[in-house]
This record gives sequence, C-alpha cells and structure tokens, in this order.
Amino acid sequence: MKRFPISPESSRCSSCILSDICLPVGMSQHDISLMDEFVKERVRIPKGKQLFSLGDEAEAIYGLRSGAMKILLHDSSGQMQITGFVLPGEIIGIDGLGNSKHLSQAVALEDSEVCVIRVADIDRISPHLPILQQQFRRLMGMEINRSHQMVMTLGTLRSEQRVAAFLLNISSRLAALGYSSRDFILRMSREEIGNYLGLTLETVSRLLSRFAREHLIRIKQREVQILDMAALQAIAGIDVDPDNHLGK
Amino acid sequence: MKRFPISPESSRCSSCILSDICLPVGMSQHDISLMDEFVKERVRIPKGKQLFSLGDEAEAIYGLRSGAMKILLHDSSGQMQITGFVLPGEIIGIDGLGNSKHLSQAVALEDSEVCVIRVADIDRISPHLPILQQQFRRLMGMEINRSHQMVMTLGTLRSEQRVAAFLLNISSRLAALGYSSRDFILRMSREEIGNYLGLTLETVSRLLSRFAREHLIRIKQREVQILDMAALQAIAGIDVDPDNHLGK
DNA sequence: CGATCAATTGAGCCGTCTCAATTTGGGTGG
DNA sequence: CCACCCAAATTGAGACGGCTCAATTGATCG
Repeated sequence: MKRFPISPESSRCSSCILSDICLPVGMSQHDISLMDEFVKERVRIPKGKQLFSLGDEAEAIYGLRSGAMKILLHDSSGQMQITGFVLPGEIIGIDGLGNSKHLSQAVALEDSEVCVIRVADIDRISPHLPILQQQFRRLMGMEINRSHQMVMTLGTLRSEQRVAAFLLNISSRLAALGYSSRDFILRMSREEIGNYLGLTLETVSRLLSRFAREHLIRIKQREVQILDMAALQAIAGIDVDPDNHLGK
Repeated sequence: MKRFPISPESSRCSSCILSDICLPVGMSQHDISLMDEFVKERVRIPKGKQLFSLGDEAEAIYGLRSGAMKILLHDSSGQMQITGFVLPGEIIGIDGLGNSKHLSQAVALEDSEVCVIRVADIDRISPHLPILQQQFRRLMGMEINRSHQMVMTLGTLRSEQRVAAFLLNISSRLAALGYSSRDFILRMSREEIGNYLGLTLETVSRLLSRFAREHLIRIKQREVQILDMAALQAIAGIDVDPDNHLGK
C-alpha cells in the first residue's frame, strides 16, 4: 500500500476544501491548524483494492479525499453485505474504533485517496484538544444513526422505496460536496446497489428502468439525471405534508 | 418519571452483580468504585412507559438494571421500526451521544429500572479517569457493530434464518446474564419481533410453530424452550464447518 | 474488432404479505 | 369463582412482490 507524506502546502486540513464536511467540522481555524500536526500521511488505493480488511488492527481512521469506496461486512457463512458507500469528505474506519480490530472491509470503487489519522496520535493529542473527543463522539454517533437509518430502510421500505431513497441519498450527499444534486454518476454497479439495499441486481435495474419510463429520472448506464425530485421523495416516503406524520 | 437516590449499599456499581457485563466491564475494582461517585440515581419505568423519546435532550445514558426495553425509530412518514431489545446489564441511550438529542425512543416491555449516568458527570470525571473515554468508545463501537449485524440480518437472511438467529441471540444474551440459554420467556409480542426482524407477525408465528413441529423448540405463548440448538444454528447460517466460510 | 463484463428485459416460481376466521389466555367485575 | 371481554397468537387461503433462471443487448478495453 502506497503511503507518502503530505505534500508541502496543498493538502493540509487547514487548507483542505473538504474541511467543512470532514472531520474538522465545526472546529475553529486555530484548532484545525493543530490537526495538521497529525494528519501527515495519505494513502492511494487503486480501484478494486482494499484499504483495510476484516481482522486488521484498527490503528487509524481515514478521511476520504477523492474517489469512492464501499464498506463490506462478512458473516460466518460467507455471506457478504455492503453496509455503506463512502464519498469524499466522509470518514472511514469508525466502526473499528471500539474493538481495535476492524470487523469490516473497505474497498475502493475507483482510484481513491485517503488522509490517515492515527488512533495513537488522537489519544496523544486529545487531552490538549478536548474538542477532539467530542468530534469522535459525534462521528461515532453519526455512524450509529446512519446504520439505524439503514435498518429502518431494510426493515420497513419496499423495493421501489429503497431505490428511490438511495438515489435521493446519493444526490444530497453530492450536493453537500458542491456537486449537482440532479446529475451525477453512480460509482457502483447494479449488483452493489442491490446488495446494499437487500435486493437483487435485476430488481434494481427494473426499478431504475421504470423510474425512467415514468420520467422521474433519466438513466444511461451509471449516469443519472433526476427529473422529478418531488416524485422520488413521495415514493421514498418522505412526506411533504407534515400532517401525515401524525396519522397511522 | 420517578427518580430516587440509590439506596445505602445495595446497588452501587462496586457491588452490583451486573458489573461484569455492564458499563464497568474490564475496569479495576478501584476504578469501579470511582463510578459510584456519579451513578447516584435510578429510575423506574412501568411497563409501556418510555424512558426517553425522540427529540429529548440526551443528558444521560442508562444501564438497565432489571426488566426489558425496546428501542424504536420513527421516520418522516410515520413508520416505526424497532432497532433493538435491551436486557439487564445492557446500556441504553448510546445513540444519542453524538447529537445531544435522542433520535430514538426507549419503551419498557415490562416494569424496569435503570441506573442513570449523566453525560455532564462523564465529561467532568473522564479527564481524571482516562479508561472512561475508552469505555465509551468501546460502547459506541459495540452499538455500531450491533447495528451493522442487524443490517446484515435484514439484508441477507430469509425469514426462517432471521427468526432462528433471533432466538439464538436472545438465548446467548440471557446466558451471559446467568440465566438458562434453553428455557426463557420472551418479553415482547409477535408483532414486536416481526417489526424488529422486518417480517409480519403472522410470519413469525408460523415459523415458531414450524420450529416446534420440527422439534427444534417448544413454545407456548411467550415461553420458549430450545430443544435442538445445533439445528437452529444451522438454519441461522452459523456454520459449524469452518471450511464453508471460504467457498462461495 | 473480438472478448468480456455490466446491464436490461422476459417468463415463471416461490416466499412472504394480506385479509380473515378461530383459538387461547389473562384480567376484571359481577 | 365464574362469565365475560379484550388482546395476543395461531392458522388458513389467496394475492403479489421480488427472486431465479435465462436470453439479449450494450459498454469497455486490450
């Protein structure tokens, strides 16, 4: 795995364009500059290669700087489940923090680059930077909520709702990155989407085709264009009418 | 909500029978005695009442001392999903730590009692008791893993596997508490089990009946007796044969 | 320009849900 | 103590959503 020191100025936390959605969210400029102290390393992961895998020592967490990754879980019978897709600015490896060993595997969907934050450094610095403890609590809390949201999706939504919710989720995360929320490229295959959503790849494909036939989206391979955001939200079960929350 | 100070000696962390599976897990006797300092309060929650609900300030976490609870999530369209059942010795409210507001709701399945650990106290004491930070990281990590496991279950398992895995899960958690792993009473209804597993109550009922017909369990209302643990494990997909993990 | 992999589309089947009827059990008041 | 009531659980019949299997088309890449 290629590790290399961070280049002169370009990519410190203090000057990173992702700093407002990445780990330093909400930190003062002064505190962020302290982070430059221990984010000294970056790693490139070519498409298809893994950043870490099941059983690896969880000695660091990673901020995705560019590219896209998927997080995989394996069970005792060899089943595999994708628990999440990671976009730039998002954090990878939080789930290993509690155990010191990773229980998941992170694989690049395309050539990617991550910033390395060593757990040892965190523990060393956090006494002098109390906000860091809070940041980690917040990050882990976010991961818990994200995962609960996933449980909600898999437990209560029907296939068309899942696919619609998936598109909207990707859309809003890309929007937060400054990209268009209406036009984007999916970085994962139909099979990966299906696995993530608890559906087969055929079902995903059929639903995307149907959405296109109904003029909610335009889709050509992995290029997506959202034509009717409101209709997708309605399908996904995101009520615009606040009264509906009350009734049964 | 009835709050009352902890009685003289009986129920301090340092003398609690749950201390080896509850929050103090792995702490030294000395460190545990420090915890007595800030676990000064307990709360009783009658069956059907809630400990906290969506939007409440997350000012504390709770260790379940007796009884049983369920954790609920609500979505914008009024759908409800049970994300977990809590047994004695387990911690409630971890999911609110990141946001300072609870996004879930905790409801008692039967008359219950929890120990209150105030977040403010944690923040005050943890600088002097570094192991506490680790404990919290560990707890949040466990919650993440638990939730990921849930995603795995909902994403990959078929109904009979989910129900079998559910029974085994409850069984092993009760065993950790010192109760029988073969005979126990379910504290939740078929409807609650179904909601939790992403199935209907009828499907749950049918599968329990089928398991009974096949002599894997005996079941009479909520009383469960496991007759063939190995067979249930086989159904749940817990391979005894380690070779199976490798092949596809 | 063929080879290979990803995606689409169709046909038929199976598992789970829906709707409905019945049984069981527990609690309450006469 | 018994009769009644209500909620929980069981069981059945039928419908339907999503899966499986299979064939075809469409990209991508040496």
